[in-house]
Formats: sequence, structure tokens, C-alpha cells
Amino acid sequence: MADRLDIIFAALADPTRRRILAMLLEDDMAVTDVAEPFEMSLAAVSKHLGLLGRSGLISQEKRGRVKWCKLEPDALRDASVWMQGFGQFEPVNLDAFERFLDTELPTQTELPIQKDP
Amino acid sequence: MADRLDIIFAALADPTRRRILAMLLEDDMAVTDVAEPFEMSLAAVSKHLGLLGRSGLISQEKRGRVKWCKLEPDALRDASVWMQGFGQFEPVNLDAFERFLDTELPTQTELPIQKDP
DNA sequence: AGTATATTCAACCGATTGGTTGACGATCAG
DNA sequence: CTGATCGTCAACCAATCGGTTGAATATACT
Repeated sequence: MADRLDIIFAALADPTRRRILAMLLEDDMAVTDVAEPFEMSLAAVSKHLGLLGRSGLISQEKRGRVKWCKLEPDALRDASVWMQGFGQFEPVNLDAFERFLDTELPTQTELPIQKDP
Repeated sequence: MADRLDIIFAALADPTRRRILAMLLEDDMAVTDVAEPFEMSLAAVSKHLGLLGRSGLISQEKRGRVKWCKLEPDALRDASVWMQGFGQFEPVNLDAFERFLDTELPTQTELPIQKDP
């Protein structure tokens, strides 16, 4: 039901998660280390990481007993294309945006998002 | 509490609202006309428009008894800058992104976002 | 004045969200 | 084996979300 953009934008709508992404921009991190600067339980951060993982914005790989979190910036491509189509303030690939609108506008039911490989 | 990016990304996380934005990309519209293609009550669409208005993504001006909705793409600038900083797949203004990170990273408590005037 | 149109408000509903706590399964160190 | 560490799971809670309906308000038409 919820399409890919829903999930990505929802993931970005939380300051904790955006801060986590910014941290991972520097380097891959273990869950515990991600959680350290936050004033909330480890379980809460673990949930945030789970959501980020499901959104594709990060990947997680377990090595031994520590689970490493890695930023996956490619997942932002669709969302970025969408946004740039609206804000004409930046040079944009209008073709991609038009194609995107075609899948987004007419049905509103989920269509697989074809990204050019 | 909720900072500007929270509200914008949350606003974008709903397919109905994204579809509304796409419609307004074509032209300004009255609330009733915005609501027409949707299979939901007018009140529901009115709520979506209220949220979009509060997020700054649209503006609403009442002329007579009809309230006109207008896309405000500038509101996407901050969010777009944020995203482009992550996905290196597009030419980016890295300076702006670095400044943005400075306000986003260190405190997590709300700071007014100063956008250069 | 009376009626129709445009939009919001208020109360409600079920589902989701962001957080907590405590127990639990793995994995590593001595 | 014992004990500490890493991380998730399950149950719970208050708040928010996306939707409904019915009443209310404002403006326009005749």
C-alpha cells in the first residue's frame, strides 16, 4: 500500500533519524555507537534503525555480535528527483521528473517505481 | 518542537498530499476543485491542505468565498539541499549542505533555521 | 429574505508512531 | 562455565494521523 516515496519521506520526517543519517555520512557505525549520543533507550534507536533499514536508506550487516549500519544514499535518488521537479531553484533533470509524475499522478495506487539501471 | 524539516518531510510522506502538490504545479486551484478527483470527503482534503499550508509548501488566499491554493516551491529548498547533501548523484551545493548540517547535527533541540535572505 | 455554495470545525474512530521497560537470544572474554 | 556486552522482542502508553460525519460559518445568487 505505502509506496516507496511514502516510506522514504516518512523516514526523513524524524530529527533523530536525520541525525543518524548524518552520523553515518561520516562512517559506518555499530548500533550501540549510533545510540550513544541520544538521550533515549537503545531499543528506541534500534527501532529507528530498523525503520531506516526498511526504507532502504541504510543497510545493516551483522558481524559477530555487532551489527554495522551503513548509509545507502542511492535510496534518496527517487525522492530527490521528485523534489527537484518542484523546486525549480536547481538544475533539474526534467525528463526524469515527468516520468515520475506519470507514475505518481494518474492512479495513486502503487506502481513499481522503475529506476533506470 | 518539530523543526521545519520535520514538517516538510512529514507533509511529503503522504501520497494524497504529493498528488495535490503535483496538481498545483499546473495551476492554482480552489479547495473544492482540489478535492474533486479524490475519493474522500472534502473535509479530509481540507485537512491535507491545512497541513500543506502550515508546512509552507502551499499558500492559501481567500477571495470571496473560495480559498485559492498556490504551490510555494521555495519551501522545498531546505529539504532539497539536505537531501542532495546525502545523494552525491546530482550536482550539489556542498557549502549550503555543510552549513545545514551545522545547524542540524550538534544540538537536536530546535534552532531557528537561518536561511540567507 | 431565503437558498445554495465553499470551506471549516468538532467530535469521534481505528491505526500508527515514538517512546518506555523488562525479558530474551547471541556472541565474546576470562 | 560464568558473566558481560550487543541487539532485538513484546507489551504497554500517550500522542498523532488519516479518515468519517454532522453542524456551523461565510459568502454569493435570485
